[in-house]
Amino acid sequence: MELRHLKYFKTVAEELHFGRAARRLKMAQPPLSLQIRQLEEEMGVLLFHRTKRNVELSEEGKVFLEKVNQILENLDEAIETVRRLNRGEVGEIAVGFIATVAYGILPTIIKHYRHKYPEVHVELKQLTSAEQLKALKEETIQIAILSEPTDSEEINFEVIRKEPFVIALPKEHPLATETSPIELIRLANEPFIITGRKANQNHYDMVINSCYQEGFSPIIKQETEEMFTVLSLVAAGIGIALVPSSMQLLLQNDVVYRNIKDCKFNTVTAIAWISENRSPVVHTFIKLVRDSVIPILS
Amino acid sequence: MELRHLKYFKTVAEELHFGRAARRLKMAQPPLSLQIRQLEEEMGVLLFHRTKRNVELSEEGKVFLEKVNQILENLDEAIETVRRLNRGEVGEIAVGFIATVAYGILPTIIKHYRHKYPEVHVELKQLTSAEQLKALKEETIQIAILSEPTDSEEINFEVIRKEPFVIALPKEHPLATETSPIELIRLANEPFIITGRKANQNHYDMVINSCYQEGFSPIIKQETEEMFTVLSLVAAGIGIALVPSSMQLLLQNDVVYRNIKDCKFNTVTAIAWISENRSPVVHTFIKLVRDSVIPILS
DNA sequence: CTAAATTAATACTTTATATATATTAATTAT
DNA sequence: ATAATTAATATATATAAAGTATTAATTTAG
Repeated sequence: MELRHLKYFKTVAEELHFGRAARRLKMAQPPLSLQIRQLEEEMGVLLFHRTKRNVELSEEGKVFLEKVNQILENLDEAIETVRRLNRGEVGEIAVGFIATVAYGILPTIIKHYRHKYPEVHVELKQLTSAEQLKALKEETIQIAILSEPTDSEEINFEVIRKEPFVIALPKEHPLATETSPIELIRLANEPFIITGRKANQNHYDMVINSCYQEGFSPIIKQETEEMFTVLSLVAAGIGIALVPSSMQLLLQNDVVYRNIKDCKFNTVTAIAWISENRSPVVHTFIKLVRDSVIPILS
Repeated sequence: MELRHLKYFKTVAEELHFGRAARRLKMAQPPLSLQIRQLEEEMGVLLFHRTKRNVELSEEGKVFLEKVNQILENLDEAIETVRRLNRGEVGEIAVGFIATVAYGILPTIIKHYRHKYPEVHVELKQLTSAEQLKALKEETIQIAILSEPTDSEEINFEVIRKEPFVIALPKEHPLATETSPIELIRLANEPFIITGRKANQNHYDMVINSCYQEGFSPIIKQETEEMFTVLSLVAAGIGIALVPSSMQLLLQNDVVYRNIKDCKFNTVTAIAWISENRSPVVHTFIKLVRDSVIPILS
């Protein structure tokens, strides 16, 4: 028995006429008659009562028709499901992200993705860059959005944004009134607030390095876990900070942001995934970030 | 796509090895590889990740495997159901019967049938013979158990029992003491109780005829609807009656039954069905009545 | 480190069978 | 009575499934 037999049976059962059924199936009548007979022989059951002039379904045929309809429907559904799975239209994806993207880039990405792939369940996990690399390998996340692209065989990186540092100053700070970019050296005696090296190694090292290159070592007044906390402390007048440009949108009432003259360091945001991951959901996600989100952001 | 493809896919997915799968399918490996590739091409989806040395299911393949298993199972079930339907092992049947068979032959038949075909739903309808013939034509019953076999093109009859009349007498009746068969003529002056011609035409006519052949016209004291009522009235001493032999088992405390000398008339019980009815349930029922019930009863 | 074994894929041949054509027997409608 | 329509039959053709032999790549064992 083959699907062909079932499809032929369905058509004949619907038409109750071998000639018409054959026409609908775009084949000749004799092979159709033969195939139906084969089906009946294999099942050991007469599915049609035929006279020389008339064809009707037997009781068995009626029951079989119902079941066959169900089966053919299920099969079509199964194929469609698999195809959608293959196109990355259904499924699940877990996305890790660092705290700093939670205010700007991440909501944009997720909004776009949800709109285009409403049937994929997205799970979001806020993690540090290091935790994300671990999570990728353990497959608890499939996509990482982080700030520490490192060379690796098993993990692919793609930079999705580069942004310069800006200086965050308390509203009342003397430098707050200046409008032109400020040389970094002028912060040599200022108290720095910064996220701890453990929480954001890349950022920490870049801040230290950029100061070092300008000829001074920054006075670290306070370390925090979250970038947002850094800004809160700046707002409270505890000190100043170097933060990624995209942070400018936050706490604008209490914090003044100033560009750095000849800023050589950029905060890099990258998307990462396991190289050998062939999941369509993952790749449509990456593609969406690449094709539509980056142009919008830059 | 054909069922073959699904079955091959299932086997390869289970074995994760083309060679073993081919062996299990009793075919060579190359055609199997080809068929799987065809399936993948038609679906537009890679179901397996193959290396030169290893085969594993893709995510899509895993999902498809589940669905395919379900579909193949459903198909097997459908075929089995149809076959059982064809063997008369499942389904429904409505059986009409006359009141007189309700005490002896009918319970026996139904008990046997239920035992052999527990999955057929049997509906029982007590009807007169005439009503049953009508019901057969209207297809509200498929089997009739009645007492009036008539010649008919569209309805088949098969006699399942012939039983002589016996005389039913009140316990105190003078004839009750006789042990040898009694001549019918001796009832010439007795008051007869009988089921009305409308309720049981065949029986009524036979009683009248048998008396007529012995040279007298019976005195009809009382007509009833049911044969059982006849016996009740006999028990009450209202009169005597001629009843089918199988009635002897009823009211034995109050009614005495005596054989008739040279009894020429028999109550005939027959099973009837629409000639063109090809339903297996109906024919297995008839076969069961013919093959097993009749020997037990006679 | 080489040789044997095992894997899936490829090229080609054989076989099976699905389909098509032509025709027939039976039935119905005009 | 005749034409039209039905499903079935006989036969031929075309498709494609399965088989055979071989290969390339990889792993395992000596």
